[in-house]
Amino acid sequence: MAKEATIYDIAAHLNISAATVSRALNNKPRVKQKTIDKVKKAAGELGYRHNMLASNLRRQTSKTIGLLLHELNSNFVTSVLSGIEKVATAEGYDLLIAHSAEDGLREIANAKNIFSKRVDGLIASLALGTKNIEHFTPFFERKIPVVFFDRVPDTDNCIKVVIDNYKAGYDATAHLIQNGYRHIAHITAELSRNVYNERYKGYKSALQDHHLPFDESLISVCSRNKEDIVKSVNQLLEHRPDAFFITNDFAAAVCMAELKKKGLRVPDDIGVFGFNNDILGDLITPLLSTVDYPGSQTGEAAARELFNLLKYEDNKETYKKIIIPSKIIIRESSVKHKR
Amino acid sequence: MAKEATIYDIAAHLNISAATVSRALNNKPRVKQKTIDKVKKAAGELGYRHNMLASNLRRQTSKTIGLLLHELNSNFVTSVLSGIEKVATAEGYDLLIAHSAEDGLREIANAKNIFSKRVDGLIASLALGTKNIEHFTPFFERKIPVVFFDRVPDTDNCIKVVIDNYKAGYDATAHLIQNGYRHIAHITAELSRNVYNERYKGYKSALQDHHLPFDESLISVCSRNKEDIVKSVNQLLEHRPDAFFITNDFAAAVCMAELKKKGLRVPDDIGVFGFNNDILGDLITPLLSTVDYPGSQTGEAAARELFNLLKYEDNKETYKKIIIPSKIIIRESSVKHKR
DNA sequence: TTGAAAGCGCTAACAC
DNA sequence: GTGTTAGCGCTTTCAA
Repeated sequence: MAKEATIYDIAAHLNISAATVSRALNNKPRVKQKTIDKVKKAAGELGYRHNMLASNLRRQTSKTIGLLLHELNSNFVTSVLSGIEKVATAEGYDLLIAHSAEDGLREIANAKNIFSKRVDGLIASLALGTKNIEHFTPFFERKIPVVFFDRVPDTDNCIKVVIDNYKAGYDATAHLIQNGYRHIAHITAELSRNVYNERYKGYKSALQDHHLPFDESLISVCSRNKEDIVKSVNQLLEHRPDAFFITNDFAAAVCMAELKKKGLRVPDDIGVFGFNNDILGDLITPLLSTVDYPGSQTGEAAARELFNLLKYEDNKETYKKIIIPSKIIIRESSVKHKR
Repeated sequence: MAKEATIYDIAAHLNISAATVSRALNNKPRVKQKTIDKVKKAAGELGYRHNMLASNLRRQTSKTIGLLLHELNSNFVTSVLSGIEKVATAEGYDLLIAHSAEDGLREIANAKNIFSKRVDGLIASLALGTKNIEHFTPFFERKIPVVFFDRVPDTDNCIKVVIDNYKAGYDATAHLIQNGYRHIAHITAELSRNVYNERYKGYKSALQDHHLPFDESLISVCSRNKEDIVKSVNQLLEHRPDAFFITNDFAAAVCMAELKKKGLRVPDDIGVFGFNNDILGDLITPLLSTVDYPGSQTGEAAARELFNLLKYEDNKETYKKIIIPSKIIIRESSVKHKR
């Protein structure tokens, strides 16, 4: 097998035109069933395989949507992915997945790359390292629909799918307060990113509404690195918090392990509340209270919105914010034992 | 901005030929620096963006390598991914990521898709549901290099990057035996998949070498689904094992949670040994003993091998198996307390 | 229902 | 150092 077979080879083989072969292969109307049959048979025999590059170039569309993800190794993101896949597959679209590993420069490179591969649409969640969204302008200019989810830009002129992070932050904090915790530390990530910023605001509002002082020294902005988290926990511990509200479950688990190591008992000495509802939280001791963030539903909503835009080009300028319902999940780490 | 600018627009704008524009844009030799400068300037002004579809079609190469992954949501796979990315980026290649979600049919569809996107090479790990590797023949026939890692085919005529799963299974089991466990249950996945099959063989050999009987009723083949794992654990428990050797850390963590629920203490009543060295194992109580499986190193080795093949076409027929060193990590779940 | 012909945007061989 | 020309493999008018 020296060279890849093309539709011309099939055409020559059958003494018909390449145009007909193309039509037959693509199940276009107005081709005799008999022709379709013999073309497909010949294609099989000659080992013909569709060349998407050529096809996409010609059609000026790729039947592909790009996925720009801030990270892959997370329950949340993979469940978003599965939601998107479900919808995209049903629509006959492929996915081009790029992952930024939270790196702003990688995100820019990936955006450029996805663009030059001529995707029909884009679904994106911003990396922590991302400073602005200039790298999306090519998409906007070319009117390629973009739907953001989770980590979305602050501007209003885009389409986003999110949860109510403010409310989630508020509810988690209020729950801790109602369970007798008064001095609540908050570990989070870059406050410039919407999700963390809003959870932080929710946290502050809850304190205020319950007439508790806000203490700057109980706030720590921290990476996902284990050593960093441990360091953060220890620094905060110097200020004698009686609870931790942490914006991701992994960090919450690390925190709990560290507290345990120090002989502090969760939840009786100190409460812990996570975020995301990762599987992890259901495996550690005590079980972690957290915020449910329905990934698959988020993914489906984002994809559906994108296909809407693809189908009805006229509503391309209707920016909107879709809110996916979420709620807090109370397990063990935030409820003191009765006595 | 109605239409995308092409190199012809730049050429017309500057009164030069498209060929020169192409050369300038691609930093080819023998182009005057001045020309390069003005071309790049004009490209910027006209909002020109490279069209990979056309470029790849013409060059008959995509500077892209395909990645066929059995799953994404795993520490191991994402660290493999980061190893591959590191090497690929250094070589100036893009990645086309497809994920099968352990589904054989999805893997076949993804393979077809990746192929028709004309990747230059492929790195793959087989899904649990995969029955044969016929879907890779297009690659083999077209002499597109394929490197398998982790979940590799049983045949010898391919290139694979793995750890010594037999030894790992043996060592884990031997360790449990040396720590006083005699009745060791084994929870694993499809034994048709090399990784599980070899770990299973290692487990059996270790029992045999230590003159312990092999008991079929202590073996359970189980999915990654939490409910299934719990069911497996409970079924095995009826046969009174005093330890569990489980081929993934998540299942091991679920098992430990279930044992705890039943009032069984790990490691004193019952030992647990995992596999993969996921972060998880370091967060649960007691800390999980496991097998270190260096993902990033695996990914780097696979990618390097692939680029070797790409560069030296003549050694394309040298099938080989690259073994990445791995070792068991003893933590708490497999060592009884002294008394 | 089919064929002829043009062209998507780019690169490479060849010429100068 | 640059231009001319052809063509990668496919789809899609237009014409028959």
